[in-house]
Amino acid sequence: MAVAAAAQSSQRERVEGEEFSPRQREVLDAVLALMLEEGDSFSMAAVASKASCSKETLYNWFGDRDGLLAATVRWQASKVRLPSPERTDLDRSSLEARLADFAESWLTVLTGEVSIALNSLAVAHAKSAKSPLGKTVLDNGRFAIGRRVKPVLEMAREAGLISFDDTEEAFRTFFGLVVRDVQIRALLGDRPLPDPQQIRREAEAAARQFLTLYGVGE
Amino acid sequence: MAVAAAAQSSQRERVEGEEFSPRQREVLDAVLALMLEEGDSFSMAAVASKASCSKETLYNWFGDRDGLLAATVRWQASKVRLPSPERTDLDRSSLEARLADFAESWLTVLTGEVSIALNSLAVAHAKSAKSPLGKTVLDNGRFAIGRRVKPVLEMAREAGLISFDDTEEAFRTFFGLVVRDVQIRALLGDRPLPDPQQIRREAEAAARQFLTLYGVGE
DNA sequence: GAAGCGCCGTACTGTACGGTACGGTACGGC
DNA sequence: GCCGTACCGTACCGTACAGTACGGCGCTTC
Repeated sequence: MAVAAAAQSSQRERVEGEEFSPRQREVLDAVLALMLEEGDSFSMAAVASKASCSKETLYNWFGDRDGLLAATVRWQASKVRLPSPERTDLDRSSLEARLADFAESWLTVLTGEVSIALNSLAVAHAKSAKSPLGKTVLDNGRFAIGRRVKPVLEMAREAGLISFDDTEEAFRTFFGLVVRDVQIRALLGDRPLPDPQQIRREAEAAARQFLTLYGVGE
Repeated sequence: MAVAAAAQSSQRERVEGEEFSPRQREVLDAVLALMLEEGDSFSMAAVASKASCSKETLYNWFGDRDGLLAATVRWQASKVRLPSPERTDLDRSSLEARLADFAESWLTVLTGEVSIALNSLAVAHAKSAKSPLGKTVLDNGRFAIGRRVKPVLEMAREAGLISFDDTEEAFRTFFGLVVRDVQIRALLGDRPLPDPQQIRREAEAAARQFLTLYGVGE
């Protein structure tokens, strides 16, 4: 509602279809930076100071603190672009490579500081439920990757490479094989995080295991 | 330190080896109840009121709010007793049953409101790091179940039922097959949670899949 | 039965922070 | 040149809450 009002009032500087004006994005990036430093405990005053804007502007644009947080989550989500799976011919090894790439990029996102900070924040606010932060994070995380992977799984099934009844269930198993205990450990502060080589190895292992479970014939 | 002081001062009413006196446990249970209702946002005054004790006592016993939270986590951890795996002869089907039981009890714990509340709290406090809440939760969650399952895996390997090089890696895969997206969705507020039948089905599937990946011969 | 102690209840303090108000400036439209 | 608008900076308000202080009370000990 406050954001909607802003959508009218500063439309001159907004490209059609973009949710936030350039200045607003600067502010949201400042919020992101503060979140990385302090988690959930930064104040509105700190945001205003870091972004060189007034608190009044923050409240005009985003309504209240929850609105600012929600906008920040959406802004970050809009920045993450998962590779879109182009439709190609699949054989067993290209399928495995494709799945490993998904797994690798997903693990890389998961273990990024921004993702960890955002997920922590959303978890912390899931209880108060006043704002659907958790839902937004889920939509742009777990469910977004699902929307990418499932078509590949179904293509592979049509190509006779793998077999399953329920795409959702197959994807959830893939998810489990990929993520394992990485995300919960990261969220609970366990360090160090896996490095890129480790991630690559785990991603390839996950793809291989998934094909062992669901692959058809040899 | 404050807790250590309490350990002297009220040792008369404490059974040897117990960390908390009965009265302290009542207080900690009150904290747990408040956490289920309000997440992290309850006040010390609310705790004192709910537990019918004075704030001064809370501070004497637990030092500060973080100390109270840490004590609560430890208290809850001490209540959870995972079934200890007695050493028995294993064949393929009894191994699968054993793994399914582990998976079932673990999923049941994970999806419990207490576990969700505690994990949320620990995630929220992982950043501030002033108290090792995340570490405690990890030790009594992810790592505790690992300590239970790994001996079973190694027994099964000795019995020639399964094969793997690295027990830790094998367990992490088992963990992934069991938990999949359940925990992260629960923490982010996704509802409904899986019901017991659903959990049982998923647990059995996870055990079966694990044996497909690691089982030897037929 | 007096002294000491642990605890309850409550009043109090300091402060941090969410949210508001307002004066001042830059700028675009007329 | 004047007006309206959007924004900055800052001062301000109310409140909630962590942490402290203190009086009173029951219980244990000698």
